[in-house]
Amino acid sequence: MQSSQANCGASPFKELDLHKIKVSCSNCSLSELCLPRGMGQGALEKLEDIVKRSSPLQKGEVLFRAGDKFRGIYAVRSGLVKVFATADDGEEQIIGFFLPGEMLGLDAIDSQVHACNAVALETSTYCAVPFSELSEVCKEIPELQNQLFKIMSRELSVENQMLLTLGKKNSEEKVATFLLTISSRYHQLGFSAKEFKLTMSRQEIGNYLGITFETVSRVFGRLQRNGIIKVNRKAINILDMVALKNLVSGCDN
Amino acid sequence: MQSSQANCGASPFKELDLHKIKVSCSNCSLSELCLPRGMGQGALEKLEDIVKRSSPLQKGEVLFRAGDKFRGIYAVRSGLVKVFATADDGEEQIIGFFLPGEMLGLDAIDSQVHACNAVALETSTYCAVPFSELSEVCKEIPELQNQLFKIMSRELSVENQMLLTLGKKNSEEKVATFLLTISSRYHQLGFSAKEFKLTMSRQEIGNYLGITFETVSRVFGRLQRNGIIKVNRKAINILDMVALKNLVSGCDN
DNA sequence: CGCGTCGTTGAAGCCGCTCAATAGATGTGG
DNA sequence: CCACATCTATTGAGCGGCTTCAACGACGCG
Repeated sequence: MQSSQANCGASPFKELDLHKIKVSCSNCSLSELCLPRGMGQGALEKLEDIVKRSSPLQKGEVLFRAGDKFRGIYAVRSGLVKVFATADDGEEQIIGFFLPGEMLGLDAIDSQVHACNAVALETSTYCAVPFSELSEVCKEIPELQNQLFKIMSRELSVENQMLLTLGKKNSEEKVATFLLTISSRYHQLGFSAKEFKLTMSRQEIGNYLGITFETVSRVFGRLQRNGIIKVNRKAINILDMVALKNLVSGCDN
Repeated sequence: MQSSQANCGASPFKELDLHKIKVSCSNCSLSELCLPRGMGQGALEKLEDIVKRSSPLQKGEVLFRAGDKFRGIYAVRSGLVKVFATADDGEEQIIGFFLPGEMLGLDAIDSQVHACNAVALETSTYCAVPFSELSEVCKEIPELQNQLFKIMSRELSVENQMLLTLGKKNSEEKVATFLLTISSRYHQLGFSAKEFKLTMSRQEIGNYLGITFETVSRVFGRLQRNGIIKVNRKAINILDMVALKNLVSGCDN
């Protein structure tokens, strides 16, 4: 666990952080994936007024903790963030890994308290959007309101898929599904769909998929022996995309 | 499977249904759980103008199917609705059971196509809210917009909990968690938290929890032998609520 | 270089699955 | 009202996939 060094002093909601330089959603390469999608220039400027950009987070630093008061939602700008719940016994269950352009913290809008923790898995930056202000701007800008509905809706779809994966698939199908999902999301960001680096550890992959890290390791080994992927520590190379997709029987997309 | 008889002719989005009698959210006993929560009288009337009430659905009849174009979201008024995804092999994965006051279909807002099926498990009624119109009304009524954000957020929280349950718990903990969740939701509706009827079959409970129906049956038997619950077919009686809660180690609420 | 972390691999055990038989509940038609 | 068919639930026996426990190897960092 990296919780010892992890301090939440970086939260741009609390101390007014230094980055008062105007956030520019307009120039952001992620604008078509993120909150600004589908908004006109005038609307964008109102959004930019309330969005706060974070200073870089180091590996292990937290965006928010379970129990923290909900202040707003977050968009990953760069890096990788994991979100996890902590059970009574202290064990964690990873809810998701968040790549650039993806939003987190949405589940706390209702309760106004974060039930999960968010931690950077590598050096990362993010934008923070105070929810009370966002809610106000949504009243003025219908496109923004609709985009937020869509983002939450998509997150629900993703979790539905994950319920299917956890409930119906065996370890091999789980790992294959995981690789395909990561591949597709990297691809959407303009990276290679076949070669990428898994920042998260085997432990974290297994935790996310509801299996042990030994099993993850064994499945990786088997897939490699079958010529479907090539694994070198964190580096993954998908050699036979078709075969990988065929492994995933229970996926309906 | 009940798919043979199940026909979707009842959809109040398609044929203008007979129920042109004004929907009265104001008088609805569920208004404090449902969409109207926190809205003033004037706002309520605008909402009532667009909500359509369904005629009763019989057991096995569908609200919507995977592949259907998304028209709007649904609120259960009475009865019980199950939502499930269908995998390639035809096997279903139940995503959730929806009680009165709970909303479904939210995951299709983004894609505009339903990825899941919704079927009544007993005689049920519901309200349908065309989304394009709802979205318009949200612009005028900020409380409604916020309530919709909250409802989607709560759904995300529920699914996060479910990910934890599926990923970390053994069969006994899963069943105990399931009973406690159902109990709590019935209680919130004004029913007994200790005695209730499980409308869904063992098969469906198992499917939802990622275990077989035989295992569900065995766990029920074990809990009964331990004096924690009393089971008589579909009727459940929680004899020792504290013991039941103690079984659920990994739940953080 | 030595230490700690992470990943791989092996061996044994267990939880939940599969297969199967039975009983109870429900529905139907004569 | 009963005989029969069907579906659901319960219970048992054996098996298998994943976990657990353990040892070892590979990096990376001081």
